[in-house]
Amino acid sequence: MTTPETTRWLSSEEMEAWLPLIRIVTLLPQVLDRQLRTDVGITHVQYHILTRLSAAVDGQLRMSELADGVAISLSRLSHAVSTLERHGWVTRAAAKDDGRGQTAMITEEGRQLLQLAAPGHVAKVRSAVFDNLTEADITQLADVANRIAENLEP
Amino acid sequence: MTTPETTRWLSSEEMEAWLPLIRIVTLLPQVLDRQLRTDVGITHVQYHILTRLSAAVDGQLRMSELADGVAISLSRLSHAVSTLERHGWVTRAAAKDDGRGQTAMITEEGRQLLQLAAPGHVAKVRSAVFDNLTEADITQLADVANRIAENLEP
DNA sequence: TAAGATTGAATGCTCAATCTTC
DNA sequence: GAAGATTGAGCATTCAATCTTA
Repeated sequence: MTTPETTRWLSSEEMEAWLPLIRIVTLLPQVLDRQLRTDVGITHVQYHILTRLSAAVDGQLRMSELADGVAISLSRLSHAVSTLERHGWVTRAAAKDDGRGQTAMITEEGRQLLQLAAPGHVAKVRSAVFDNLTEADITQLADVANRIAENLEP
Repeated sequence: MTTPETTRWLSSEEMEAWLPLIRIVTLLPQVLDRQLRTDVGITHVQYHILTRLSAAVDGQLRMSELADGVAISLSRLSHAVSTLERHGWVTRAAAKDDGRGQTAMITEEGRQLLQLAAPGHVAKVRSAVFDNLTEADITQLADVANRIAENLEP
């Protein structure tokens, strides 16, 4: 805990950005999780894991790369992959080159689940976020969101 | 599950906004929770609850208003307030006007916790988000984040 | 000793059920 | 019956400990 003697509080301009941002950060997972849960029974993080795998060569990635891609801890990923594995959507195997490594691979059933889930998910992403934005807004968003995301480390 | 015959997938421009946005939405809670947890032992949602209460008249709010302000379900709020209450940072009381209502009120200890927590929290908010943004970025962010947040419902 | 990954316990969140008052 | 709020069960996430290989 590094406590400076005098804190530079957020300005009103910063607050006007911060308040809606935490609102988004709180609400968006609820909205995405709920849609995916009720429709196909997975969380958004699990959906994200499956999409990363489906886009990878041979449908497989090292656990640590996958964790980086989805921006979650290895522990969280390991638990999530266990759940996906239990449902038959993912399999695990030892990595070829590194004896310590594990790779997660999406199964055919996993790809089918993704096909089933994708339309409803995209529809929700549109209605929750993009439908209310102009093209200019989207460019602005890409711009500033990328700048924040780059700087953000776990 | 409303599945249209033909899905309008995200364009590459939309993807360029969406990917960093989910990265932020995934990482920011981890970053904020970790700082507050290790420094003062509360989550960011609990911190947010306390700040809302501290800013309210008499330091108190109806549970349902508080839930709206923090953008979480009543159930989640009720559990969180129970935890805060157990630590002596919040008390509950029956609402005056409505026999069904409950009000949560921040205690003196709760205000002290907030004073203790605030500098470290603001420092983290700065280093994680604002330090890497120009004034123009912040205006853009406020603009587009407000537009998204307005449209976003649980 | 460090890196990759997993595990179990503790805590937080969601969902459905419930209770009380309107 | 609906609105405000709480509760408990089940699942998700964090943290620290552990194991294996580099």
